Formats: sequence, structure tokens, C-alpha cells
Amino acid sequence: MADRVADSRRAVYVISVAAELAGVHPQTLRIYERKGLVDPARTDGGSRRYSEGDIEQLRRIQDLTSAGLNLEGVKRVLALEAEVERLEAEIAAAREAARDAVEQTHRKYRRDLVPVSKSIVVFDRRR
Amino acid sequence: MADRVADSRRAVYVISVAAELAGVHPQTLRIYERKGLVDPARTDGGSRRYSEGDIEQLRRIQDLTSAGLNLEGVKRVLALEAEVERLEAEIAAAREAARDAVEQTHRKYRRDLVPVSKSIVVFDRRR
DNA sequence: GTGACCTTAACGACGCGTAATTGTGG
DNA sequence: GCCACAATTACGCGTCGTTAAGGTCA
Repeated sequence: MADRVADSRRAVYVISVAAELAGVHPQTLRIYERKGLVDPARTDGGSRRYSEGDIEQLRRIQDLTSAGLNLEGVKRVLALEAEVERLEAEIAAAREAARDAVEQTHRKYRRDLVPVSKSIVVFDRRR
Repeated sequence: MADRVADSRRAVYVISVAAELAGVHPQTLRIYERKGLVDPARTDGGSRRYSEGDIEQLRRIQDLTSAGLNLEGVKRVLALEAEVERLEAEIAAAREAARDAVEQTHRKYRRDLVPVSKSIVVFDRRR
């Protein structure tokens, strides 16, 4: 973690290597980029550089296209999968917030209570 | 609500009407069915009967295909959209459960407390 | 008996991946 | 100066929607 950027974001692969890693034709990667499915970094000279995260995205795209989806479908599915992930995180957060809220409520009452043994004498006059 | 089935599930439209309502060719509806995108009811004679819900599904499919998705993509997107809807409901449920849990906690303490004015005399001996 | 439904097959248009071409950068 | 990159274009294949042909139910 001494790196300047996280490993999965370091753009290190040129297009030929990225294509090999993802198991597709280099030209296919250029098509994906034009269609907005990946967005690799660029060198000053204009060459594409793919990160590990880009490669994962490419593999995910491969899964979907070889399942028969076209590129528009892949785009939507990726967006929806991200949405699902976000919602699942939100559920986890909501559950945790629920636990905390109950806990806080308990604390509040405990703080307000005064220990009987050391401080008060109680006489119950009821019936 | 005196109907045997909910309105949106009553299969009332023959294929030509369904196609007209959805704005597509009847043959297209048969393709959708073969691909598993809709599943209209059948009469005893074997004719398809589409419900209002089916029509809505067909319109949704139209939206997606005319946005450029192919049928596999449509299938996945519909499934994911259902998942998103389910998760959103789950979030709402989790939030409600959180409120209830806090409320229950409050009740618990109130039940355990004994009203001072009517039942007890309290002497605070603390310094 | 005449429509509207059923299924299967054929056709045209379009999207996607690959290959070819030409030009540029390391 | 060579090899890999970039961008554009061309080609083949598969998918999708429509149309057509032939059979069945109301």
C-alpha cells in the first residue's frame, strides 16, 4: 500500500497484452471503448493502458457477450449489477444502523437510571 | 376485488390485440415467447391469451429492444430490474424494522418503570 | 366456410468480431 | 528503421423482425 495508486487501478497493460489477458482480439477492445464499455487510461503519446480492474471488466464483458448479449445489453447489465451491489451495501448499512439505534436507546435509559442500592430508598405505596 | 384473479393477471387479449397494444408484430410476440421473455396463458384450444401484466412486460421489452438491446440482454435486464425492486423493498423493510425495534425498546423500559407520583416515594440520599 | 389462430421456413437489415489498410509513435 | 500502436474501412456470420405457406379451431 505504499504505491501511488491501488494495484487494481494502475494502468500497466498495453492493448495487445490486455487483449491476450481478456482472451479477445485487440480490435475488439477498441470497439468496446468506442461503445463506452471500458475506458482505459492513455499515455502522453496516445496509447491505451489497461489496469487490472479494466481487465476484470473485460472478462465480465466476455462472460456476457458469450452468453449472447449484445453490447448495449452488456452496458445495461453492468450498470444494473453495480446498482444491485450498491443496494446490497445499503441493506447491510440499514441493518447495522438498526442495531446501533437499539443499542443507543438502551444506553440512554441506563444513563438516566439511578442505581437503587447506593442512592435511593424506595417505598412502594401501591396497594 | 370480487374478481377471481387480479385484473393485471386476467388473460383477456388474443395475440392480435396484444400485438396492437404493445405496438409490435404478432409474430414478434411468438418469438418473445419462444425465447422465454413472456409466458401468456393458453386457452383449451391452444390460443394465447395475454394479461394486462403481459402487455406491460411487452412494452418494457419494446423499450429495451428499441434502445438497442438484443433479446438475451432484455432477458437479463428484466431479471436484474426485478432484483433491484426486491432489494429496494428489502431496504424499506429494514428501515421500518429499525424504527419498530427502537420503539419496542422504549416500550420495554416504560413498562418496567413505575410511575413515581402514584406509587413510590423517593429519597435521594446522594450527597 | 371464412377468419384468426397455430407452426415452420425464408428473406432482408443490422450488429459484432475479424482482417486489411494506412498512418504515427517508441 | 522496425514493430506495435491508432483509426478507418470492408467482409462474414448470426440475430431479429417481417412475410409467406400450410394446417387447425371457432
